[in-house]
Amino acid sequence: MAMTHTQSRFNSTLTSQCQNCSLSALCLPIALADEDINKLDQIIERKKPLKKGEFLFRQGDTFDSVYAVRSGTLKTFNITSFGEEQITGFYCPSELVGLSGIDSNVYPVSAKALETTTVCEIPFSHLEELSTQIPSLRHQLFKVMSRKISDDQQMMVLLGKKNADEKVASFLLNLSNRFKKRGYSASSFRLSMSRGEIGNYLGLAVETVSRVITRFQKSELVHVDGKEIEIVDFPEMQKLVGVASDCGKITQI
Amino acid sequence: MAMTHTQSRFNSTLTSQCQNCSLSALCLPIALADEDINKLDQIIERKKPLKKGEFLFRQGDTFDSVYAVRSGTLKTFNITSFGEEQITGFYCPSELVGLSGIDSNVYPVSAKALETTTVCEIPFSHLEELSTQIPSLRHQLFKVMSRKISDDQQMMVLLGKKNADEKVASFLLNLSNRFKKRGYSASSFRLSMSRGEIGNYLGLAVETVSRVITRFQKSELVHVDGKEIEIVDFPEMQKLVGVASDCGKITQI
DNA sequence: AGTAAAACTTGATCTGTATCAGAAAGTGAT
DNA sequence: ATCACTTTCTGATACAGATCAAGTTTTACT
Repeated sequence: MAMTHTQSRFNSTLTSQCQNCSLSALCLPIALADEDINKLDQIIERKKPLKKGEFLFRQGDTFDSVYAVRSGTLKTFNITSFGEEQITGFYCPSELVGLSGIDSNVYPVSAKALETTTVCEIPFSHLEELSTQIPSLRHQLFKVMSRKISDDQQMMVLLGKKNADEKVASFLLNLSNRFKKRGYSASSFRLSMSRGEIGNYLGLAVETVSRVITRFQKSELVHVDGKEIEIVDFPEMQKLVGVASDCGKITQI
Repeated sequence: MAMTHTQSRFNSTLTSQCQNCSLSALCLPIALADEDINKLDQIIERKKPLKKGEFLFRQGDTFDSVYAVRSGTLKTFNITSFGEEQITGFYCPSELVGLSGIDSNVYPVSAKALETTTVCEIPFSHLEELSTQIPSLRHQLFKVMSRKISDDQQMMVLLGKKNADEKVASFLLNLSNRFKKRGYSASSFRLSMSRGEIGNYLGLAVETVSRVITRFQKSELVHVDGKEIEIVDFPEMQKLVGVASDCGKITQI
């Protein structure tokens, strides 16, 4: 039956291992010895896929795990004092979500799937315990958190100092870099988030995002077809952003 | 001789210990057993004071230590692609500077003293090593980094969604909270940064900061005298910011 | 496939904040 | 104390991007 078939596909996902995971070179297992990867593997739970719009966790939920995205995309967001949503990040495969919950034992943001998304759940207490036994894992964790801090600071620069063109160009190049790092095309990809979500994230109105993208299209910087985007003129885009010093280092705008 | 005298004062500072430090309840030693505090104490170097304008480290320097501020204030900033400074944070006593350097082994920002400032240097490799032996220290470190991540995300909300009044009010209440936590007055304090630096940090022009503060003064929200500031009408200020949901949790805007 | 809702685009107008300009008040060095 | 320099304040003007208003396309559900 179809049901059973689907179920079995899920199971195969659920039983997959860090060793076989194509993301292991980017995710936590970096530089772990085989036996260490095994230990890590044992504490990780593969969860069944989230459908578009489903929550991974909600602002205020008790924190107990961080999650590595396996496929799909997530956004994290805050609900501000007057009920508006403020997106604080988008998460691609191999990226870790939920680190901001460690401090207060409560997630300070909500995480929601932008498309069908699978994640590996990593119970934090186990991860912490394991990091005692595996120094390189501990170091890796510190690095991931440190990276997040410097990325967020780059984002603060973007929000505080850049104009609409620069914001959108930075955003697109940043996505491009992240795709490239995962072995996908750096020039052609699909935006899993809406124009509205891009605007929300960048501190711009939807209309502005739309206009900027149209303008980029007209000046042959990019080709756009709905959510499909192709970056045509990298040099010019990089010039807009302020080139090397910025976009190279940012993993996540 | 004056020289000798000064020198000896420095020495007394340099030999002070975590146990006697009034900041230990806020800094890393939180919840450490006495013997553990001793271990931590041994890896920490008290440095001689930085004068106003001196650098603690520069963007691009090799990372090897994080620093706890003992007295005074620091700012961290980036130099953007076209040479302008973008301030990414202000650091008060007990706060940890330099965590963003762990990832790349290079500080991605510069840190400069806003006034005479003393810091404790904590060589990171030692700290990491020590965190293996002391689980509560390791946990504390994760918490500090996690807190920084969620604080930075609040800052992103501020930069992306708030208007000038809300930004300045958030900034002042945030400082107020940080002073309060350290046992100083929550209502009266001295701004160690210039209007220009506040504006830079908040994504506003100097003139706007000045105007907003003047307006706050006229509507009796605050009393200002140069760098001295007194928050008079907390409820109204909190209303501006969006009250509870925001300012309570933010340690560092 | 058909329809309702959501997302996107484009144009016209409005507005908050930047920018420009100059005066006033502080600050530091000689 | 004086001078040069920096910071702060205040006013006038300009403009990037928000908001408002439609129209069009895409998406999702039955």
